[in-house]
Amino acid sequence: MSEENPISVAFEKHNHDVCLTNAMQTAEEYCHKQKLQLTPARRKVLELLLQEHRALGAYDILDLLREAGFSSQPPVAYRALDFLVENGFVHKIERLNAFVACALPGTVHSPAFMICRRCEMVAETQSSSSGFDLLANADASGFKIEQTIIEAKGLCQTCAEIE
Amino acid sequence: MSEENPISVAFEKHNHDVCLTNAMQTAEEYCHKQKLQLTPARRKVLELLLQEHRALGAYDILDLLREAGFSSQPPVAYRALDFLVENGFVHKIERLNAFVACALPGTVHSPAFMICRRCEMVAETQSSSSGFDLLANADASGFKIEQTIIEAKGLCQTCAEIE
DNA sequence: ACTCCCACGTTATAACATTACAAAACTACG
DNA sequence: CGTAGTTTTGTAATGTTATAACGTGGGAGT
Repeated sequence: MSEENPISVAFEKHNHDVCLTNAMQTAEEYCHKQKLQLTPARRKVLELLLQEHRALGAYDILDLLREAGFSSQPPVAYRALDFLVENGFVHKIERLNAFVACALPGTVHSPAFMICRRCEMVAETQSSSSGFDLLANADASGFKIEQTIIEAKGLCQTCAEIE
Repeated sequence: MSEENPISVAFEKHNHDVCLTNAMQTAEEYCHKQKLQLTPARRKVLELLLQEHRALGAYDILDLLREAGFSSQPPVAYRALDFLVENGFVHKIERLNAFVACALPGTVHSPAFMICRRCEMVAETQSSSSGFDLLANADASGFKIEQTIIEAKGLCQTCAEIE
């Protein structure tokens, strides 16, 4: 376990510009190392998601891409998103059919999400899974887990106070 | 039971007719007690899902409803599914945009699912959640969890042996 | 019978996602 | 260089999943 525990970044105050710049830089470096092409459209989609700090639907992204002068056919957004998801820069929130920038890019991790139903903020956290029932049951039945999605819906502290 | 489906009925062998009959009876009783109307369409959808023992899309269900003589406009299926999900007889598998009959109807539980990517079988298990990281982090950040979805994708034992 | 609520019928449309194919841009390497 | 092979993009069309809106009918209680 790491000393730092950067849980639920989105629900806590932080310097957003720095957060964006760092994430973009990490992505740049990672792509360079892996010889992946962080093309303009892919870069733009990642920037948009980092700026929003919440889940955006593919068509929301498409609108923003159009505003930024990109072509706005669905495949443009979905291709960029596929790339970003495959390489771990973005996660899909299945519950919302939406996408959110990864809070810990460049690291192998098994994310879990907290989704505020009021402000739609999405916070990413870790699911280390030790002592986690599902795994025990999977072992017992011979099921081989390849990927697990964990998404909690609820209210973030701010919204809970408002309601 | 009627036609096809020689593929592994679940991850474990069991008497399918009994399983269906029991589940329907539980639903009947529960609805009667709660003064809920288990109407023909709702009953049929539940039966279909119990028979299949795997996740069905709303439009798959719609096709089966048409075959059974029901109207086949989308709201027919979605309304029945909403009812069944609300009352815990059916779960939605977000990853597949599909629905599966509950393995433990009539009990309050927090399900987790194992989804075989090869045969599409869905197995339900419990997530008691004690010692589960997400909850600890949620507490720490003031997030109030209302519902959590847990879905593991992978290979069931049978399919793992085949591949 | 009247009214209220709940469920259903039906049309239309919204929201999300993919296929397919051609053209352009990069990359490797002789 | 150049050119073959791969990857990425442009674009049109289509497929899939889900909901909105509004009217009709049927049962429960008064």
